[in-house]
Amino acid sequence: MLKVDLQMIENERAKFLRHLAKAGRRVSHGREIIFDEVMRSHGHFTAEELVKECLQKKLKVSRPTVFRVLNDLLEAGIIRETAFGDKHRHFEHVYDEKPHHHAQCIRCHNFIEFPDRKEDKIYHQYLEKQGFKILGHEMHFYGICKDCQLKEV
Amino acid sequence: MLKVDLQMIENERAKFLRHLAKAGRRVSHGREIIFDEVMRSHGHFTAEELVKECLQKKLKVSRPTVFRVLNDLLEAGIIRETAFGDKHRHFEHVYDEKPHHHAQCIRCHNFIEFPDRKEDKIYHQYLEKQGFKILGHEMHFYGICKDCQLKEV
DNA sequence: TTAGCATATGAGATACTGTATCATTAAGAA
DNA sequence: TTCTTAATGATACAGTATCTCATATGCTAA
Ligand SMILES: [Zn+2]
Ligand SMILES: [Zn+2]
Ligand SMILES: [Zn+2]
Ligand SMILES: [Zn+2]
Repeated sequence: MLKVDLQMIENERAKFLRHLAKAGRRVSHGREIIFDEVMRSHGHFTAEELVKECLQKKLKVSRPTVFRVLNDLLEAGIIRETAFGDKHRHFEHVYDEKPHHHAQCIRCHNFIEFPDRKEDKIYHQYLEKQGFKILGHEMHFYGICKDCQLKEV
Repeated sequence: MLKVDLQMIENERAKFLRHLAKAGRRVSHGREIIFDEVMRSHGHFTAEELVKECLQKKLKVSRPTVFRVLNDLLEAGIIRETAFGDKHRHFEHVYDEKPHHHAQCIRCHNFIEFPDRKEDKIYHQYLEKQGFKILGHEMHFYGICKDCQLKEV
């Protein structure tokens, strides 16, 4: 989960600028605005949420630019895309995070994170025995969070 | 994984007919065609694949009907929906299957299945301690399958 | 400062998956 | 065969993401 940490934000900004410089891209208005907005967001977010936030705040960025900068941030290793069973693109911050999985509440759609355990290795062995080269894995629990259970009738 | 098994298909067809009768629905042309097409498909499939298959074979069914019958088959317990990190609806057959997870090849998009192990329980304990009520979970590995590794340059 | 070029951007079109509407067709009972 | 009702397809639509391309902007070199 994201703690506000100005030093970290500056580190990430430096990383972003280095990436842009190396790729011969410019530090444009859109990239600065959206970088700031992403850094302000906590935990997980979707592309749509970010677009809506920018429109509400009347930031001078368009929908395609949001998606373009999200791709820049992915390339720069500042955010990571996480797959879920819906039609939205989900992202989360990379910094200061240990490998973890997600549990999502089907009512409020919030996430709980839990650390990756080496017990998953038993599956690795099984797959590797079949010649499958593992590049990654995600575990996704779904259910009802504590708060939403309390709200139940 | 699906073995062609005529007896099983007849069992599933009977189950489908029972379900339709109980719900007061008709055994229509579209339902028969799409049931057959689903039974012909092996393993996992998406709604889009099924639609394309029907169009290619010039079967007399429309896109909305494919989706409607998929919902019928879900209700009847003949197929089950599985969530993946893309924007497609994924389905698989229910019969003769034990709880399992999926590994998907990023090249050919085929699936390998592996059985669910009780080692996942360690995550259950963690989440339940936080008051999260678990309704289900999926584990999704991605990587490169044996065949695609052999095809590499 | 200015000119010139390459990149970034936004408006709008487009792709793609999935649903909703509704007039028409067809299943199944009598 | 007739009648009632469910099923269907054509079409429009919703929602997310991407593409196109003319224009705007940042950057570099005079
Ligand atoms: Zn909740
Ligand atoms: Zn996370
Ligand atoms: Zn493969
Ligand atoms: Zn499966």
